[in-house]
Amino acid sequence: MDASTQQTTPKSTLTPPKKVTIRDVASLAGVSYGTVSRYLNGNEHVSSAAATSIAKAIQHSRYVPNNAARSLAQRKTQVVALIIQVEADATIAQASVSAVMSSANQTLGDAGFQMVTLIANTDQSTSRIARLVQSDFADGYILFSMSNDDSLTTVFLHANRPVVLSEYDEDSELPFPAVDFANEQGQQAITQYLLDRGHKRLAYICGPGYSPSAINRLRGFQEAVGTAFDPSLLFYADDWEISSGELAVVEFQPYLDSLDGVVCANDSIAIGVINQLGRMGYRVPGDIAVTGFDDSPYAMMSECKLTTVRQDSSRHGKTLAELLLRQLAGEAIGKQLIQLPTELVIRQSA
Amino acid sequence: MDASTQQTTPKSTLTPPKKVTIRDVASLAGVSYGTVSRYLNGNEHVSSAAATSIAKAIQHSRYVPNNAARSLAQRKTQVVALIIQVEADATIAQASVSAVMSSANQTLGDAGFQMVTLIANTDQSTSRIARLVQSDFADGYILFSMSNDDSLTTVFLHANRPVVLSEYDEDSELPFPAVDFANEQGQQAITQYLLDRGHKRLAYICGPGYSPSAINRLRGFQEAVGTAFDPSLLFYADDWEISSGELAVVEFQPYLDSLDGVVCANDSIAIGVINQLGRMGYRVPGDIAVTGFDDSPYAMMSECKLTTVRQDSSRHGKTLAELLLRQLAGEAIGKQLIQLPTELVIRQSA
DNA sequence: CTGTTAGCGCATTCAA
DNA sequence: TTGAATGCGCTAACAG
Repeated sequence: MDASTQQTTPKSTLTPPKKVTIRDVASLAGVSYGTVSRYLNGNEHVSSAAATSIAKAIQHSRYVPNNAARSLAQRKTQVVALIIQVEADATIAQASVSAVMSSANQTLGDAGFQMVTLIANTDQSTSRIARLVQSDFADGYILFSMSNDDSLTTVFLHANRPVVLSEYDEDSELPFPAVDFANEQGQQAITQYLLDRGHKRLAYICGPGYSPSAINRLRGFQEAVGTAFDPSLLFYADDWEISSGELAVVEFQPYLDSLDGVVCANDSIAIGVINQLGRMGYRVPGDIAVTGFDDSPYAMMSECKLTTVRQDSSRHGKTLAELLLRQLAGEAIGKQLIQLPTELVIRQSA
Repeated sequence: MDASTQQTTPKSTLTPPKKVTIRDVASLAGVSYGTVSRYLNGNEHVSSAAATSIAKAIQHSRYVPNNAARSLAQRKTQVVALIIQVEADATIAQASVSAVMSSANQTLGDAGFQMVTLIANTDQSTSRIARLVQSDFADGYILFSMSNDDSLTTVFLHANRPVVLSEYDEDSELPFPAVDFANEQGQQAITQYLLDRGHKRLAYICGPGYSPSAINRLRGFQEAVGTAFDPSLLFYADDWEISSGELAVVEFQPYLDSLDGVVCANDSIAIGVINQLGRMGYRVPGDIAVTGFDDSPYAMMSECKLTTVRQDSSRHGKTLAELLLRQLAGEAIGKQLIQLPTELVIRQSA
């Protein structure tokens, strides 16, 4: 439209043109840059005359405060990092992860914080993140499915910044609050459902041992079956994926004829179990009932819709964010658990 | 071990204890802080004597350079932002997204950059991110599935920072390079496959119109069917989700009996189509063949395994990262396309 | 209400 | 090789 559109001088990407600073705005507005700073930060001691001329100057000069400088001066970044620890890439793709990302982002954004998510999946990325944390990269941290013995967790002990955990581990020494689902009760409830329907001999496929959720769910299963618990019908998966379910069924092969139910630590594993069971000639739920956990999109997608335990991941993310915000606001919150409910969802697989 | 371990003064989370700075290290090491800075930045003009004493001092004091200060001084952040634009939360959960996140993170990390991912899904988050970009939040940006007419994209025009796009739009005016799959060829190939197998009357379900990939795939379909293209058998979905596939089939109801194939813009839509077709009494592929696109995990999960087009999302992420790194290294790269191959995967649905 | 001043923690000249 | 000085862009405390 106007001549200023000509700024399309594509030079080198390396030499950014002189950025407009707070002083430019000040001189343009005819005030000192201290006043501009006050205006920017909502300080009330700014005359409306100054305010309007500053506003005009800002608009005219396309001024935007520099992030690093602001962070340095006030020693806070207005950034919250969501750190997600993944073994397999597939983990990030879980619906629960994206729901948490999205809802936490929403809640934090409303409060004026920018959420950034970092992936910790290798030694290198982990140590890079550790260094970032120590260099005050963010004002607070949400640790998603972080194993407690991780080298990263110890960093937060010294970081002196608010932290919230997405999983609750009774045995953990970490002094941080957690928001977690009623994994134990959920797993117990669905197991009890199977027992009530007459299933007697149940196998359990546990999630990876480093996961508190996996442990808590196993606990729920054990409570439900009580003394009938048979260690030879317990399989520890290495991850939460479909292939682990398939593998588990192969392991259970000698016992398969005597089984009438397989309780799985999550939906993906359950899908794998159903698939493999099918290949080996067993029918679900006719021969063997199978249950999942999570009520992920997968639950509706298998040939046999999953009977599973639902958890509200959006609420998880929102609650995590809120808990962090409270700390960011100055509230001191130590190790404690906010427990979110789970709900039995009965479909076809059991 | 020593008395300094007593720093466990848990006070308030708001008053971080005096951080150890470069000066502390300097005085501890008995040199000036300029020397410490040089040491830190790998400057060769540091005597080995100074170096060792500085190293010791750093270790002893647990010193970690402050991020904001460093960024301010050298005017770069060593951060790359992956900005993903999502309509629905489910979009983040796509395997392709997580694969890109992970592989780009890996590649950038190896090069010394920290990748952070930002979610742009609301007006508010979008404008917050826009402000960040203008405030030099990151050194470079990967724009994932960003619509071209978005208010955000214009921000990058003025940002003067390297940008890469995850989708190629011929008509776009954006001067940024893109890495994209051979969407057009892929869709054409799978359509041709249907035609070769004797399917004559094909419907097409297009992805959302704001997506260049959706447009490119549609184009591939049209090329394959040529003059046989029937606009009444074209459905524009609002998103990439299962429900859109179901909806499309309902829309096609009057024509269903005359159809013998439905080509879908992605796997999720195809799943929805298969589901809905089943409910309405049609058999896949017996009555109507259905094809997907992406070869996502879903492709293997439906009752009828999907015949689809595979794309390597890890490679996508890696290539995006590499392209950005080249720019970060000073290379000037304008609007251009790096095209990644796609591959026909034949299973059961067609 | 506003201008001035002094840092925030670090990189980078310039001398020495 | 190293110390000292200056500045990155902004906030905040202090006068006025």
